[in-house]
Amino acid sequence: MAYKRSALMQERLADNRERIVRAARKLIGAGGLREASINAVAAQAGLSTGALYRYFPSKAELFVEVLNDAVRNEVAILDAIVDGEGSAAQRLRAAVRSFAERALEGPHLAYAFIAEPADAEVDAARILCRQQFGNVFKRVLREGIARGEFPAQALDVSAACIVGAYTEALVRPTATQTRRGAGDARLVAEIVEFCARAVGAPLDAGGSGKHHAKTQRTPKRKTA
Amino acid sequence: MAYKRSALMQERLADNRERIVRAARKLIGAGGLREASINAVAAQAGLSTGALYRYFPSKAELFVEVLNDAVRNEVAILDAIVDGEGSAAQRLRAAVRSFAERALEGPHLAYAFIAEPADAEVDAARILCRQQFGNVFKRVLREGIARGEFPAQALDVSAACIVGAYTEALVRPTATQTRRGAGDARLVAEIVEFCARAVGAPLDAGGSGKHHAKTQRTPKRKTA
Amino acid sequence: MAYKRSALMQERLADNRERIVRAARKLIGAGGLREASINAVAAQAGLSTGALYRYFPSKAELFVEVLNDAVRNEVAILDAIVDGEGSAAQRLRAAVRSFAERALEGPHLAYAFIAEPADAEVDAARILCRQQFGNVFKRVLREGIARGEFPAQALDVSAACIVGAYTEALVRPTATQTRRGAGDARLVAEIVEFCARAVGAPLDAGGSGKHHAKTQRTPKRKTA
Amino acid sequence: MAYKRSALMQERLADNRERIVRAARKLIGAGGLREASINAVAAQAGLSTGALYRYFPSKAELFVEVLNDAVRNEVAILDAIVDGEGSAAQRLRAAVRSFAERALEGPHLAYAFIAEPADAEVDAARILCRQQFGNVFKRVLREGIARGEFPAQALDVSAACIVGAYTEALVRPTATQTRRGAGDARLVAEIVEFCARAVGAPLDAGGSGKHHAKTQRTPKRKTA
DNA sequence: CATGAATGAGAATTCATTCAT
DNA sequence: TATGAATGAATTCTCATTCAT
Repeated sequence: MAYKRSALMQERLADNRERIVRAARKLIGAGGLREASINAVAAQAGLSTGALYRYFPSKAELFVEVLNDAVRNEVAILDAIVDGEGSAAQRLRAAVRSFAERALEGPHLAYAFIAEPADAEVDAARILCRQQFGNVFKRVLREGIARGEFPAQALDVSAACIVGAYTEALVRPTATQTRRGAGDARLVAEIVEFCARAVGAPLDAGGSGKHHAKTQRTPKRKTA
Repeated sequence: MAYKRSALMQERLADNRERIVRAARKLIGAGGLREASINAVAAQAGLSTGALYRYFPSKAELFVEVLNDAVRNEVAILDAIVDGEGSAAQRLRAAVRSFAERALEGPHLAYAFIAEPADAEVDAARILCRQQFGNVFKRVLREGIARGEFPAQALDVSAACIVGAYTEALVRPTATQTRRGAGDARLVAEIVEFCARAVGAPLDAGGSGKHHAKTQRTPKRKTA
Repeated sequence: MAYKRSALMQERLADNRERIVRAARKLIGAGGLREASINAVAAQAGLSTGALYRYFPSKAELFVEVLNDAVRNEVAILDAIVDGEGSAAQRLRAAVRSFAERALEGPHLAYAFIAEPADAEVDAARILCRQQFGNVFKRVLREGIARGEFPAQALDVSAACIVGAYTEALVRPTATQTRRGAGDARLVAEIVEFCARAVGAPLDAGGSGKHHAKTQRTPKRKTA
Repeated sequence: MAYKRSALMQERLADNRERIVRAARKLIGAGGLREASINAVAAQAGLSTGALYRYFPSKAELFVEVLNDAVRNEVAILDAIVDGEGSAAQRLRAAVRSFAERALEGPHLAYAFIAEPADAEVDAARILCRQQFGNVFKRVLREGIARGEFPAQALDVSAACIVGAYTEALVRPTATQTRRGAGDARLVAEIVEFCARAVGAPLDAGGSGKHHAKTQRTPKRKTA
């Protein structure tokens, strides 16, 4: 209290936490959880290993935060889409499209969080995160069924299948090739239609949710 | 020192290789990749660690073989179904059902091969294996589209989506609960229908491919 | 930059030093040396870690001071007893009793200073401190021998043995149980008699030094 | 089974365990528990750190073994003395003498095991060990009291005090000086008499248990 | 050829001490 | 001068791989 903590320092501190998370995200994105040792993360963040432990009590908790962070972001975007206007089918399509497009931008990260467990603790968090994704889809499915847009179906199974479907479709090419390109648009469109058909949505009359997609699509992550 | 390599010895060698793979599969099935250390695998196989390295140059290569083995097995079963009789839709349903049912029986093995951390080499193999699964579905999709049973769609995307869909739907509950039970039948049925709808298959008139499922379903793995 | 070093500041400095020592003592008493990290001590003292290093050049030196402090306190009490009135035997008994009683009240502190791991520097201080205790007993022994109350014996050996005897007798139960209780009075009495016999004191006729014990016993430490 | 394990190899294995224990004992003896890091012990034993874990599951368990080893040795010797012939007083004197003499030979080791805890697990073992020493003295005390040689007294307290007394008397000089010398005989004799008086033993008529001491005294540790 | 003991490079985590602000 | 964030060496333990026997 005697000495004022300079604004610069305050910033540095908040910064460091963010830097660590970002460093972890970057490393995980680049090489999977395997490459993200505490030492590597600290180095990438420009800190010592000890410093890292000032911000996170354990590697597992850091990873859980990275995961939750990424998911919170995604879920917020999906929520906005799903709670928006239009038919359930339109919103479902827009949600799938939106998620798929962003996943294509951060390939390895998506992969790591979907298919590359580490610790029991992190694993548990991952399960929860996927359920969060699932919940978004459950909402729009429930509504669509109530409105008569979709046939009756098990919400949880369909929701999980949707998450799995685009996950797999995106992860596979992603894992091999690194360059993003022309095929992406088609890929996304096909995934969207797959999911739409899967839930029994009527054929898309006029552009697969472009209306919503236009406003919501692909916000950049605040931090790279 | 000059051992004749008798037929018996040749057999012994082939035997050992098989024992190692089996041992690895058993350990992975029981406790995931984490439980399958080289020492544990060797012990389970009744061999020394050194001997194991006579058959496999590295842990990664052993795991790749275990993976390929399991997949070859699955793919053979799926092939038989897909190349069998009935409409494309029936065969697609039967294939999904068959795979899902078997995955539910050996949860940890499925989980390990889908979602557990491993080194890059094993990961790469994983991708290839999933492509193999995808290829099976591509065949039946192509046929169905040609026959006019399914609408036009990107084969590779749909195939990947199918693999991803049931993978996710199966892995998630598997990761949490260990006991198989009453819900399984419903789960499988829902996954099957999700996939059927997704590819635009006509509604199942009369029992979701029971015909084929009856003859093909759930062959036990030859070895435990 | 040019601060007058006011009397108030001087006091503040002395104060801080004392606060640090007290904080360390409290933490050690509560949880042993292991709980008394530099950060914890600083926090407990309401100072920054950096500030702590203004008063003590190292952890070891701080602990040595804590140790010396505690011992100085004890030795003062023992001195008063030993230099008091009554036969040498009475005073010896009273001293042993007094020490034992206080040790039972602050078990962890006693234990820490007797038996916890520390670096070489602290260890060395420990030895010196025990010698200080020993010196008190040497004085009363010397006097008792001169008066013919005790038989001839090696002063230093007997003194050390006394310190060791009650140390051991006290530390052992302390390490296992935490609650102080009914057995304590008996324990103390037995230790007193053991030491009395050991130095060849005549049988206690009438109450094992209660006279002195009454006036001297168990002054509270000034600070908690 | 196919390949016979050479006698030489067998020996090496048994040897290694012993070498590790010896290495730990040596390091502890030389510099206390502080100096006995896993790496240091392994190096001293001429092994890698990994090898050490083939023989001991943890550092704590290694230390407990070193401790138990040393104590088992001591207790066996004390048992033989205490269960030998002669008056209880003679045997008590002989036991104290025997222990004290051996402790003077391995100063730091004794110190480490008496006054230098490390781990909760090791600590617990130490308490038990001291109780084992105590038990030996309890036996001879009980017998002496029954025979009317010693006055009534609390066995456990007296036993603990004896252990503490010679411990302290031996440890202190030991911690400071390293050279053993002329004073040792006197030191031991004084400790013996202190303990004898302490339990109320009659004056030693003729040489402080030389009879027994002559036959039992100071067997060398089998391994250095 | 088989054995399995030994290797040794990491991995996560802790904490006394320092030093920019 | 006080602060407390940052340092980084040290610790215990793991396990894929090797190699003397």
